[in-house]
Amino acid sequence: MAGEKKIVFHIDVNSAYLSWEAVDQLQHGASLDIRTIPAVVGGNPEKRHGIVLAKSIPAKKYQIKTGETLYAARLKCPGLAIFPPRYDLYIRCSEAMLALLREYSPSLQRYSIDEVFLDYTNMEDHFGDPLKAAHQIKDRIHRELGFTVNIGVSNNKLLAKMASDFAKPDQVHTLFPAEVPEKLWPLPVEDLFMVGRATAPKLHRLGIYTIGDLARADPALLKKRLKSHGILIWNYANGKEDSPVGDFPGIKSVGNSSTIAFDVEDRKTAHMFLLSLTEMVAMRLRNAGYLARLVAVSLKSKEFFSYSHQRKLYSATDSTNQIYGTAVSIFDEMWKGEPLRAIGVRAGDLVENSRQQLSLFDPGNLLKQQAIDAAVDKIRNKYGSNMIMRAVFLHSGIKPLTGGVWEEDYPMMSNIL
DNA sequence: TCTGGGGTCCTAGGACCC
DNA sequence: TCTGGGGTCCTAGGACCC
Repeated sequence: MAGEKKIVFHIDVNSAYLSWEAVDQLQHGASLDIRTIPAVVGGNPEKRHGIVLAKSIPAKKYQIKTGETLYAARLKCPGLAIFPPRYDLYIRCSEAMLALLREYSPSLQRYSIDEVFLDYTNMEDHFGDPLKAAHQIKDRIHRELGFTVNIGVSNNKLLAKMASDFAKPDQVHTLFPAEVPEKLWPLPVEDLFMVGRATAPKLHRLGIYTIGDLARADPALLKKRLKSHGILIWNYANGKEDSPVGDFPGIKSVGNSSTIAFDVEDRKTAHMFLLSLTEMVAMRLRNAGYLARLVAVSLKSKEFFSYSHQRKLYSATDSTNQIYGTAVSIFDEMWKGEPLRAIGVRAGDLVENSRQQLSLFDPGNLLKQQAIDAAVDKIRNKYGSNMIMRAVFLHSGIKPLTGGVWEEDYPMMSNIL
């Protein structure tokens, strides 16, 4: 199909977590719409999770930013309303939106819980020209689901995504290649996708302040200073991007990490958290049908110094015990004894379970481990995670599984992508 | 004063082999 | 005694996204 132009929509929920909280409150009889007052969704500071996850537009007027501490946010706006996150609600809202979008195209890509790419190419016969369809989608989401979205329309994913970030809320914007000089180039370079807080100052030192400056910069110079990332963002600044909608390559790793309400200062407690985290990692690995050939442990000290170590395995595994044993061994080698604020476990270098190679040395033990894990998974899936736990957690005050569906703070967040 | 969690990709250096 | 380059694998750390 040489020369054929794709049509891509990027649908982005406005202030997603906060909007979804507002809609749920209204549906349960609330008279106040928290989207109309300074309000945020944020974690619990007593558990050391106290950051802003989403903010209302009135909260934004107080310069409150996503990711900053609730403490700082309250200093800026003393009357700020704060709501805890409810990931189960967000999943339901996200699913409802996805179901509606599926009516408009078979080709969707869920980029995150609140962002979807939709390939509208060849759909004009069904729903009219792209702008008409985008408005219809936006209005239906508002009317039928109660929250608003921005929709960006263009010929590729990058431009559609940049377009959905224009004026908010509840708007459709186009950013076709011909509009790039007028609509994209005047923006500050840090507004460009993939230009973050490390890249922006490097570009500033080269005299590049707008996306237009970047588009006109010498790619050879960018490559020299920023390596392959320089070429990537130069292409983006020129509106060049050509990845297909959907078509994910599959998952590459499964991880679970947690900031702990207190500092961990002894090995035994650290090991319990490693086990708690590993239980969830391994179960998700098994549910997804993968085996891991790499285990990584990451630590964050009380002083916010982060470091990680990883180790290749001799054979791929999805066994809780095997991953846990490796994690403990890595931890004991790397931990310098300082108080720990956060601990993480990640399983990587994945292979599909069906292509598994049994270790030549101990196939019997592997099969036994798999039988145990499968039995535990079955009980947890059927009766709930608390029906079965390892004895070390009894009376420990530490949850037998951390993260995922069973953590009331972040249920299912990690399971959906 | 307080600072989350889930990911992916890239780079650089060292080990090891031919 | 003194002299290579590739190529691959592994590890640690950093940058970016939502």
